[in-house]
This record gives sequence, structure tokens and C-alpha cells, in this order.
Amino acid sequence: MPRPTSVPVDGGPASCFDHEVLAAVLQVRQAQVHVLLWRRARPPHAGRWALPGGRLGAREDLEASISRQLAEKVDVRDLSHLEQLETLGAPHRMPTGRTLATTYLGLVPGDVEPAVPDDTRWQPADDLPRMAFDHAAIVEAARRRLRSKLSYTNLGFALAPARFTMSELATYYRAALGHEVDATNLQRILVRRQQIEATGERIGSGPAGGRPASVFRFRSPTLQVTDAFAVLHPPAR
Amino acid sequence: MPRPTSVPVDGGPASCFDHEVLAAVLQVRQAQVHVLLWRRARPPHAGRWALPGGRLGAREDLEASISRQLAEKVDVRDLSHLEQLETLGAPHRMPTGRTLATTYLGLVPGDVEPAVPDDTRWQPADDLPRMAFDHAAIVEAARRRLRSKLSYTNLGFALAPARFTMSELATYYRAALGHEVDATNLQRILVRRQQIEATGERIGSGPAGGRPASVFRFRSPTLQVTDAFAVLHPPAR
DNA sequence: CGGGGTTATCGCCTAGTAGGCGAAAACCAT
DNA sequence: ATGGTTTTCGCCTACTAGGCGATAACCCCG
Repeated sequence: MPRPTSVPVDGGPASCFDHEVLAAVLQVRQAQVHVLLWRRARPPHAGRWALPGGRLGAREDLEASISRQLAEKVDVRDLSHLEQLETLGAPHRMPTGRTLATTYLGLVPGDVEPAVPDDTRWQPADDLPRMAFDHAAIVEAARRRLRSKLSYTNLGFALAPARFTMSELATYYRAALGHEVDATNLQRILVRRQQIEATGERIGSGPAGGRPASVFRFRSPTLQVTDAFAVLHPPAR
Repeated sequence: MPRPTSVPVDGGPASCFDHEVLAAVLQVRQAQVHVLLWRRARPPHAGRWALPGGRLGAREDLEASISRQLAEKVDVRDLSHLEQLETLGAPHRMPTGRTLATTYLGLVPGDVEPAVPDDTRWQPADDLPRMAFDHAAIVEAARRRLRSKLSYTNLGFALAPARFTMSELATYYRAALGHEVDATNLQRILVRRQQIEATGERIGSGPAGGRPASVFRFRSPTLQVTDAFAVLHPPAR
């Protein structure tokens, strides 16, 4: 049992903490998961790449804060999904003095191109540069969360454009999951789970020809869990 | 997009925040989920029931802090599981001034009886009293987390005693999941997933007679996810 | 010591889901 | 028309959850 320091039992002398919010904003670009990084201009860790975010405002809600900072600093306003990840509290996670960090996973659909500033870029998540502080671990946590939620929720809606063919959708899933995904199988699964539906449209195939593909869309633009996989089901469903 | 207040863009004037850690410690007692509550002696919300926890220490890690406070304040030292839940940051979640809270789920095996102080008691989670601040919502979040993790991990090890019969284990699952659980089916599922194994012992049944039950145990005392339920499997497993 | 009550366990069945793969469909280009 | 390409359909297998009756293994009591 660590007892690092003498601490007031209750209502003792107030101590307060710097608090920042950070987001790993992920997007699938060219069949690869990318993360939005921001190059630090000033020390500490000047020149290293960091996640966008910053100090929590004095009267600001956590989620409002990260939304604001993404809009202000990296001009990202059209997140399709935003959810809280872990709060990091290791005392020396930053050399500048103790700072708690509440981290977020943000997702951007594959067909939008936010205009990002000069000191900002989309980096392949499989090939991270030297990162500031503990930000590399946050990216990994965000990818894990995305991977698992793709399996038991409809979170694909946040990765894909509003309308898509099954081949395109399989590309997004392939990138995010990190393994082969069969478009036929994916279609059966998502239709059975009532996550996607055909729009009735067909879209011409590429220059190489081929049968034109049906266009699908997600039924719901908000997160829903697939309850068929609660696995210890209530009886008599 | 909420822009509640003017906030320094970066490296502006430091603002810092009170930070507390809170835990919903759950235990199945007499076939019901109970939560450890602590009666507030002082205002605000004097007399209401609250979750154990308190201020984060100046040099203390978050998880170390909640462990310490549980040990010091309510004498709970033998948690079988502890994991972080959400961090709450609503500006007015407490009337005493802004305080962020990082919340935890703690579990205690069903066969231990921690000696809790006078101002502390185990309360059935289905029948919460008037709670302080937003603590009722934290209890609900903890119960939801427990329910879902029972389905796709081996978290049952943290609910049950080290050794148990399948009837006993079904009681724990029944209470935590909130619906009927068949002992036969539960045994097949957990054996197939290699979460539990028979010890070879048999234990005499109750005063009413009946066939003596086999004694089982969990194979691992640490959290492991059941990967068979990733649901969008990699091919050729 | 044999029979009835009780509880646990086994075995067989059904239903539902994931995944593989070949055949057919529907397009383009030549 | 013919061949190349991509999508889509249909059928198959494998695996998991869940229901339920039959059997096993004990207790108690007469």
C-alpha cells in the first residue's frame, strides 16, 4: 500500500491540481488509421509531437473543453464521435509540474478533410514519431477502444461517410481492426444486427468496370450497443 | 458549441482545480448487490449518504489515493478488483465550489466481511437512500460496468469466494446481472471459456440433503477478456 | 434398509451467429 | 460478343448459448 505523503484526512488544507484535456482524434485515410498531431513549439519537449488539447477552463465542462480546444487550435469541428477515455494522474507524467489529464477518443468520418493549421498533421497511427510526455500511450488506448467498440456497437457510423458501399466500409473496418475483413461477411453481420440498410441506390464501379455496388447507410448516427452479445442472456428472450 | 468563459489560449494564467477520488465498492450479500456508503457528518448535504473517497493527495497517484482512502476511512483493504470509471467535471456538481471527481469501481468477494466503522454501512444497491451530490449516478455507472464486464471477461473471480459451487456462483451472477441465471448453463459457458475449473473436491449439501456439489475455482485472479467474443474475428483462427 | 425428497450433473436437443467459398450477376473495355 | 472485374447471392460448416428431461448422489425418516 503506497502512502506517498502525509495527506489531510478530510477538509484539510486545500490542494489543487493543474488539469488538461487531450484528444486522440482518429480518421481512416487511405486505408490506414491516422491520428491528428500537433507539433510543440516550446519546451518542454519542443519539437516533439503532441496530442491536441490544453488546460481546462475555470468554469468549463470537460467535454466542452476538449471540443472547444479542437475547434480553436486545430480547426476540427465535425467530430462524428467523442468519448472519454482514462484520466491519467501519475505525479510525474509531465516534467513541468503535476498535471492531471483527462483523455478523449475523437473520430472523424473518412470523407471529410478538416483544414488543419501548419503545425498540425495527420500521422499514420502505426508509425508514430517521437511523442511528447505520455501521449503515445494515449493513442494506443484510443485505438484499443475503437477496436473493441467496433465489435459490439454500431460505432462504424463514426468512421464511414454517410453513404458507402460495402467494399468501402470493409476498408474502414480493416484499417481500424488491423486484420482482414470480408465485405460479404461484414454486410451479413451488420444487416442482421440492423445497424445498416441499403438505400436502394447503386453506384457505378471504378474505371476497371465490375458490377455496380449497392449504397448503404447506418440506421442510427448515435452509439448503440449490440445487446445480442451480452452473452449471459436473460432467459426466454 | 459552448464557449462558457474566456480561457487563456495556452500557457496563460494558471488555474487549478480541486480533485477528489470516489469509489463505488460493490459486494453481493444475501443474493443482492450492496454498495458501501458513508454518512456525511458535516454540511453540505449533512446526513445524506455518500461514496467513500476524498481529496487527492498532492503527490499521490489516482489509484493509490482511492486505495488509501478506502483503507483509512472505511477499513476496506481486500478489494478483489479496482478499476477507473468516468471522471466527472460538471462545474456545479458540488455546491462548495468546483471539484473534479475521478470515480472507481471496487469489488469485494462475497465471503469476506470487512469491519466497517459506525458511520459506514452496506446498502442494497436497488434501494439507495437520498445520496449526496451526484453519487447515485456513480453507483449506477458502477453497476452497469460490472454487468457488462461479467459478460465478456472473467470478472466473476472478483465477486465470488476463492472456492465455490456452481449454485453459489449462479447466485452471485444472478444478483449482479439482475436476471435469472441457470447454474448448468453457467457452468458450461465458464468451463468452455476456460475461466473456471473443478478442484476435485465435493462439498456436502445443506440440511435438506441433495447430491453433494463439486467445488470450482477461477483459473486466473486477474482480469482477462474473452476474445472469442470480439465478434468481428480475424479470419482463420 | 428401503423409499421419498432434494440437489447436482449429464446428455441431447434447438436456435442463433460467424465465417468460408464457389457460382452467378452486372458492369466496363476492347 | 468476349474477357476482365467487382459485387452479390446462396449454401455450407463450425461454434456458442440456452432449454429441459433423465440420471446420479446425497439426506432423512420410518
